[in-house]
Amino acid sequence: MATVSSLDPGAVLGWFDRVARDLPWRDPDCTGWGVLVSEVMLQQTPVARVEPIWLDWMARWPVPSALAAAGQGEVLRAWGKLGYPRRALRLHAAATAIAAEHGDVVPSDVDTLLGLPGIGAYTARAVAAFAYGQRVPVVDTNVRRVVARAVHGAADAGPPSTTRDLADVEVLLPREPARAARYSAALMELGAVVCVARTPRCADCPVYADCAWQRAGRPAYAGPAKVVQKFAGTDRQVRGRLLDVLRGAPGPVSRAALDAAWDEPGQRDRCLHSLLVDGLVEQTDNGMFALPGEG
DNA sequence: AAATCGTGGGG
DNA sequence: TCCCCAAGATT
Repeated sequence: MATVSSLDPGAVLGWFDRVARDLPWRDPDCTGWGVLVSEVMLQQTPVARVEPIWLDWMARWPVPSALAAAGQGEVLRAWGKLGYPRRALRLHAAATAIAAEHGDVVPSDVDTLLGLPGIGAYTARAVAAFAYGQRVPVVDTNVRRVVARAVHGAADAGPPSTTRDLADVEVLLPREPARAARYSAALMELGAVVCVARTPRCADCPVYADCAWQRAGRPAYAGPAKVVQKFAGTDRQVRGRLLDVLRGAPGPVSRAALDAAWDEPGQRDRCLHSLLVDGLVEQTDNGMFALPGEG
């Protein structure tokens, strides 16, 4: 009758019931807004760094309209050093749209969510599933890796393809929506704490016996080489330095203060310009520089 | 569609 | 030390 895949829901969910981390956004009483904020913060940022900031945000801005009423600079300061600060501005813009166009309630429909700034294929489905219990595939880097190993017998996932990735997981989902949503959370947890990228803890895996990668003798990764993201010396580092100066100051700072953040003038100027273009920095009337809205 | 965009912890 | 990597989105 029921097809038993190498990622059997019974085994995965049973494991999840026992060991799931007690994260605040997993509280059954957590609102759709709380889930959305957590998902955006968790884009490329580890749980341990997100948790304290998320708690702060929920206490300060418990509904979308509350965040929408805050200034951009205030929001960027509260974002702190989570990284990729454009996410903070997009979340602020999403909150504004939700307050104005959706009655201050986070939409539950995937396509509507996809129309909000900063919400893509993963985040839209994560909100639909985790906040509203919908039966939609939720595919992040963890799920891609777990499926690559357990189902396809590969050491790691190849290049992402939204269409293929969603289809891969769709066929695994239990029929009942709430169970499907919890299954997605469990797959993510499995990838996050057991089936990790570098050194998987296979001895702790609930589907070890069924894992296609194990059965194939743990072949090495055969896909195309992954792009290594440099950081030291890149514009990303310089932009971070510049923004850090502005976050560390109570108000507008002089050009000289920003110049001290990086010694190569050409790169420094290029990065400052890009920050202005991105709306992460503004120039005041008297030639100072400030976080947006704080000049 | 490949490149870009922060930051910090751990192997 | 250095390098990998972490609940992606956007252009």
